Amino acid sequence: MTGTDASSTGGPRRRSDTTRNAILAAARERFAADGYERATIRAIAKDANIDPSMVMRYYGNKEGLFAAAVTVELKLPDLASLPRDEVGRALVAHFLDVWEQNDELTALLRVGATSQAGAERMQGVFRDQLLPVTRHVCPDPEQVPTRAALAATQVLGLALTRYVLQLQPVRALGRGEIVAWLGPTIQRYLTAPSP
Amino acid sequence: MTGTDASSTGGPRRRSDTTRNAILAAARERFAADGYERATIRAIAKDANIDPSMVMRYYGNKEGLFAAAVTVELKLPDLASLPRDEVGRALVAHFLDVWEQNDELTALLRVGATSQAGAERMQGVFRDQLLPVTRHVCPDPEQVPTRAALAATQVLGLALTRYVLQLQPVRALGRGEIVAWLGPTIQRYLTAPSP
DNA sequence: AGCGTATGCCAACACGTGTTGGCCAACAAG
DNA sequence: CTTGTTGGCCAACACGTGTTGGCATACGCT
Repeated sequence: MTGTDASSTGGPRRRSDTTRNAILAAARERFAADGYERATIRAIAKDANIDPSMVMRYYGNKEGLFAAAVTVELKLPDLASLPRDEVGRALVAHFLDVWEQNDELTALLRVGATSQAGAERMQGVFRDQLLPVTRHVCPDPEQVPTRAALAATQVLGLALTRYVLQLQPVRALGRGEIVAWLGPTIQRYLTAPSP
Repeated sequence: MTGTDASSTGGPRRRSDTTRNAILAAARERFAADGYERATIRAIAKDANIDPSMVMRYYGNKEGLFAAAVTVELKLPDLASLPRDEVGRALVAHFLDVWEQNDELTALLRVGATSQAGAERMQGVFRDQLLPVTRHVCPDPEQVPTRAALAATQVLGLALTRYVLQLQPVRALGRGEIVAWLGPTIQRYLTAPSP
């Protein structure tokens, strides 16, 4: 035992926490920039200025490192408390903010396109974070999965073309333009009557 | 010289053409299913029932194999000859057809999400095949790249979630539903006045 | 038939990967 | 100070990869 009963909240503050965080930060960057295979443990360790074996000791194996480094928290707003006809724009704006702030979503998107495990992680984010929020805004409860999925196609398509494929015209779009163009689309997918 | 002046049209018909095609077919499947890194030359050769060294002899290296195997031809219809308010649905339907018929688009999408070279190939498809077709249907010529790019976000987002991430609700959608939902979106991106 | 070339396989190389175990120094506790 | 523990590095292993050269064989042509 360490003596200090630190198992209550934040865990024990170890002397190596700075190293651990350096590893996680480097891992996030590399996974986002290179995808799972090309983000080698050696490269991540070099970025973090430590030995590759430390990564293994702290996170078990590469999969464990990815799991520890990439934890997607969309923190979606409560759509029920918004004006009914604003949810589309609000969702697009929120996604843009989250995506620009950290690399984890891009990392997950890249890895999801590569490996089956990554795809399942992505499915989990959709199921646990996007689905519940849309539940209170769709007309027919039975259509919730379909409508949320449609919204996902548009939002993920934006992220793919803008941050991964880097299509030049998509990169050139400003935040306001994106919200103005995609907002009504999401709004329609979520709230409009079935076509 | 081979004697037969076959440099005119289709090239010489070699005895090994069946092998070459077997390699290409296997490569397309593997690239589409596994992405660039995980699609190993050994696995492709095994699928084609030949030795890995044959792949090298016929296509130089792995990059050459990918270039030979994945040549995206969207064969987009002439939008100018369609009723003005049908282009959205027509485009979505056409994309669905092409995507279901061969693996090359999925392969390119997977690889585009992994490597820089793949992303550039994808940019080329957008520039050389989607842009020209949309040119004759947008109101303002200056907005053509933007509007085509917006359409690309939606179409590629559909492909990503349906064929790569395999989100269950997207998989469950029928062809008609997809056309009915996404058609108006594409229509608006291409033809509606700027928001 | 005889010859040249294309076709195919085998074995091996060089390299980078994830991963492991042992060793040394710095720290904390007695 | 002494001792146990933690943090860190080094060297190495086992493995799979792309890639290469050499050798046998089957085909097409004269």
